[in-house]
Amino acid sequence: MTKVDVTTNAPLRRVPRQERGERRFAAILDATEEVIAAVGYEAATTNAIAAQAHIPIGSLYQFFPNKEAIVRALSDRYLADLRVLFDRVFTPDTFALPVPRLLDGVIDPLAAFYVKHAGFKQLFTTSGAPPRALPPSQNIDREVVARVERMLAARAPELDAARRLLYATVCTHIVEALLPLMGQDDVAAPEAIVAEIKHVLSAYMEFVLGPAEAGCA
Amino acid sequence: MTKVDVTTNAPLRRVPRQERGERRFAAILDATEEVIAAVGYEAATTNAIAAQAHIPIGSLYQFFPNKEAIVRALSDRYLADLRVLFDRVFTPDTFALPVPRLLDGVIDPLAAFYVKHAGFKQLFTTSGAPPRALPPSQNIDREVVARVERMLAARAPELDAARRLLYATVCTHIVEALLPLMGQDDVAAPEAIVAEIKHVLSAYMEFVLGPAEAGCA
Amino acid sequence: MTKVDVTTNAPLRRVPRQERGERRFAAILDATEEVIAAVGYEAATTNAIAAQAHIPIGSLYQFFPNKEAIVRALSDRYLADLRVLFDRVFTPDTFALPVPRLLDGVIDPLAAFYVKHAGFKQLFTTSGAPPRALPPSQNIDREVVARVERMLAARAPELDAARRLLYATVCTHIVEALLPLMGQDDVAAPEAIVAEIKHVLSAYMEFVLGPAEAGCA
Amino acid sequence: MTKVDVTTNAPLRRVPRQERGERRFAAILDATEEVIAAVGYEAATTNAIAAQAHIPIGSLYQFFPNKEAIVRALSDRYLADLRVLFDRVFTPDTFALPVPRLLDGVIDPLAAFYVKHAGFKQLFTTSGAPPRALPPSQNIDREVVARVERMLAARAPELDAARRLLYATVCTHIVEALLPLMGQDDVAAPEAIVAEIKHVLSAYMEFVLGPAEAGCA
DNA sequence: AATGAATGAGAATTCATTCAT
DNA sequence: AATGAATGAATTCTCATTCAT
Repeated sequence: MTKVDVTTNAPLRRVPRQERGERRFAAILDATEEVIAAVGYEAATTNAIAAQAHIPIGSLYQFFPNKEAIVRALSDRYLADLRVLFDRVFTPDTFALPVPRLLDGVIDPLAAFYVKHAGFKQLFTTSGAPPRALPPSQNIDREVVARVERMLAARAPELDAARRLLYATVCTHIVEALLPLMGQDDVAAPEAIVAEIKHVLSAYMEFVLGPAEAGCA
Repeated sequence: MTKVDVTTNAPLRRVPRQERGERRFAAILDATEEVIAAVGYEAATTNAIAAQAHIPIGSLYQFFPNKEAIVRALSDRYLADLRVLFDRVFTPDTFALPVPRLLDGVIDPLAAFYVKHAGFKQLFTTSGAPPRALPPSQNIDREVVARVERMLAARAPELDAARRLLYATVCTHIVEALLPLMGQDDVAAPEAIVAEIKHVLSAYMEFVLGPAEAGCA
Repeated sequence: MTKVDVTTNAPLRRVPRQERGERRFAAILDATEEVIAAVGYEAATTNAIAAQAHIPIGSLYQFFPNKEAIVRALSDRYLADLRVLFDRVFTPDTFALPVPRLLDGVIDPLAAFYVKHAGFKQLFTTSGAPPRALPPSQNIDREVVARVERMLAARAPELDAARRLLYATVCTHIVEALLPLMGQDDVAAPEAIVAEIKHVLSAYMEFVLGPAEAGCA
Repeated sequence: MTKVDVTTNAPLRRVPRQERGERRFAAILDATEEVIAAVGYEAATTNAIAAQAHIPIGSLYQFFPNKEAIVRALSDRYLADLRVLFDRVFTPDTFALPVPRLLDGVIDPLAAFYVKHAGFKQLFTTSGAPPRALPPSQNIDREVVARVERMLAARAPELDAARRLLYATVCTHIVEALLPLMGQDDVAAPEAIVAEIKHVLSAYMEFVLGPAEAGCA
């Protein structure tokens, strides 16, 4: 809550080259994930993160200029992981699959990723999140949206860019909104949630691509 | 010899009866709405709320025992407004309408409400919100889900309770997730967003209720 | 905690003449007694006192300029009550009684008074009480000391004033210190405490007055 | 994957190991002693304590989680000091001494301790203290009572536990109540007070132990 | 005179960030 | 480079007292 220092705005202070630096860097992000998952972004203190990472607070600030940068870095790591995931899932081959198969290929690993990474849900959200506090999530959304756009471009070349963006954004937000239901077992079992996400997207894709192309027949 | 009261845990400290009190009470909620919309729940300070409402901080605490109570009261006001809205929209008559007409009747006023109330999006969200911080929003979701459940019960009596809950929850979360897109004009015009919400729900309803009942033909 | 107003330092703002005023005045002191007994002097808020007295806070401040004055008035009332008690107990006749009888006559009604008035113990104490906060108790002590001095003067005229003051003060503080034990039932039953107070004073009086005069034989 | 720690309720936040920390820790307790002696427990603000200790408020809270803990620590320090004092004074040898000698050995160092430690009187008191506010003092009383009990057990083995507790408590409260008189020089010189404490206890012991055992002859 | 809503200084406590060692 | 004690602005909430009605 102290005044923000304007001189240090680089996202990262030091790019870790040594092996120990690498390990510490990752440890900080792991710790951030856990702390954020446990108490939320605002309540996550840098001291708690450092403690969780078993490193001194001073060292933490040798890697990151401030709290926001830490979260941004975590966000970036999620992004990188997601890219790998998508690179495996969104190939020219999969683009040609019938929609239900495509959805299986995308949603299942995404749900697994979501479940595995406790802090992900806190960051993979645009909805009602504090607008000033953490802008980083945007990136993740954007990346996902971009991938979906590319998929749509492959399957429906006649779609203009504006509609592609709209459809892709809608799909992404739907997934974002429904994945958290997996945690609330008063609604349904996780598998049922995953199935329902596919149902929604499948139905929506049928509308977007037309019945034939959607391959439901 | 009456017992000395030490425990004052009521949600409200003073129920405003005079006209001025009434106005102040509303002013506090209006201010809360604006501040929360601007900086989010956690970063919204009680002093900022008081300043925004043009009242001294002490007066604020004459109405509310603590910050959480303020937000809960705002949440309750949203809830009351929403109930009025739903009572007008969800009648036995509208239940019988074809799905697209029903969606027009529900989504349009909801979108208008959403646009009008800046703080609504911060509270109408379960997604990735901080787990410890603010429970109050839950109510709003619950209320909406309950209404949708009732609608489903009317249209598809053969549906068991579990599926009804699941479907209603999914619909609610979809709307929650897509309404915020109205604010991001880099994606699409607000009307296009509203239209798309209806498309998604329409398609999903067709899946849920079956093509005939969905009335798309 | 607001700045102290220097213009209003009269102990009482209005001497109540009307009947209702009398009643309210007493009600405030009764309420003060209860609140102080329940939460202590510092934690006793003027609003709590007014509420307990069933009068508006504004009216309370029509009688008393500030919180301290209220407590002082309560202290004065105790003092007046004690004077009545002592006037009945300390007569030329009782002065002549053997010490044990004299002690019965004094300590028993004092203990009864102590038990009856919940707030008394908070005020009848010099020991470790907050020195700045409430000076009022002094008066009570002083009064008691003065009575005991007079008694000593009657029984041991040869005692010089300084020793009289010392002995009387010691006796008073002993009683002050032991009366609170009546409330702690982990030590002994109230009657046992009262008996022990008499034992201590009796033994001390024998030392002070000499065995013969103390009348233990 | 270690659990995130949220509960930190230890009495101390950081046990000072470095010499400087040690000094600061002591400085805080010294400051607390002075502030409490000046204004009492309730009116003693943490900021005043920090100022008195010439340290920033944040540093104070690095050692102690809250105000109560500070006072408890001070109380503990008194307790530790008192234990040393008693260990020196209450030995099998002293237990065998005639009462007046025993009292010299106990009361003199206790009075010196009392005079030296300004805040002691605020904490070494059960009397009429605020019931909710500060429990910590209890310990000190208890410790003293326990020591006196042990002494009584040694001198009068035939005494049952209940009476031992009663007598010891009475003695302790008498000393507690009379030591503060040393500060009020309108009553008597400090030495005279100390002498009078011994007189009272001596007389009481004669009653408790019987004339022979009390060793007054 | 009576009322009770209004006021704001002040209290306890936190935590992002720095910097002396 | 590494450490972790140090810092103090900022936050939430209280309550004695006033004063407009």
